[in-house]
Amino acid sequence: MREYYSITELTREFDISTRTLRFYEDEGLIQPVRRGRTRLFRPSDRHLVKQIMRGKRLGFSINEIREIIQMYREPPGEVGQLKLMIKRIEEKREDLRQKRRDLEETLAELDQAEESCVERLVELGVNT
Amino acid sequence: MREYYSITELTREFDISTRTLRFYEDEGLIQPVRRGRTRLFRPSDRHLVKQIMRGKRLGFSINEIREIIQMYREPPGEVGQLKLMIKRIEEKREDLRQKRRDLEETLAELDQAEESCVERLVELGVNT
DNA sequence: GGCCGAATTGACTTTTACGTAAATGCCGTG
DNA sequence: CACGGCATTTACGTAAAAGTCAATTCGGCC
Repeated sequence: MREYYSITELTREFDISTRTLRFYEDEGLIQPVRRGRTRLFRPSDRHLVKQIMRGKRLGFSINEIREIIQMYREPPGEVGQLKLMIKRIEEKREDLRQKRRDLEETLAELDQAEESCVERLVELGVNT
Repeated sequence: MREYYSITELTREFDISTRTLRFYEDEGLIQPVRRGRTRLFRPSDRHLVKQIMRGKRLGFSINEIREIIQMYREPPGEVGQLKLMIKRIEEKREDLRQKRRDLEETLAELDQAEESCVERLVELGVNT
């Protein structure tokens, strides 16, 4: 495991701009350490970026991603907080399950659409 | 199957504003018929709205949703167009499969997070 | 015919998630 | 040490997706 990644290494790996990484830092999603003014990204920062990109692909907003990331952190020490967190996690999971239903339905409809296209090609006598 | 839905019926059903429905009409996603100036939404319009909301929950942009909706329509008559459409459909499916992987990974991490919370509760001697 | 609530239109505003440009800093190399 | 190249900061810009507001206008009912 490498100790540090430069900002451009991460921009290349995740195909995002330096502006985006700085933006995520401003938003408090990542906190790379500094050598002088230069940002040094640790493996944990890199993993966070991976989680952010996943959240983005799933259509979560920055705020939602922030919430999710907080759920991955060390659980709090106080009972009330813990119970609240468990509730939040359950809500997010329900959200994701809804997305999964949406996803399966959309996939099914796309399957249908493709089938129609293929049929139409067969009608037109195209050798598939 | 009802013949027509009013704009407010749909806003209630899908929990969106009239402004949003008009916006989707401006964007060409739906084309409700008119009686005078009043919009009448057919079941097919309603189904389109359902598909739009699904796309939104999955994080697709209006343009992407527009593309997906076009895939559900009658397949084109020309071979080149048909092959292009099949290619597009396959691309969207790949996109959705990526989303599914993201989704499963996120769900798994949330499961882990919840487990940590529960363990912590047990440590604190809370009767679950 | 008059009235009221629902619907429409158009213009303006807001939020999110960065993009872009300008000015400047730091650092290894020839 | 001058230079190229990557980094940083600050500030303003912008596209997408609606929200909000004001002015108007139907359409149904008494």
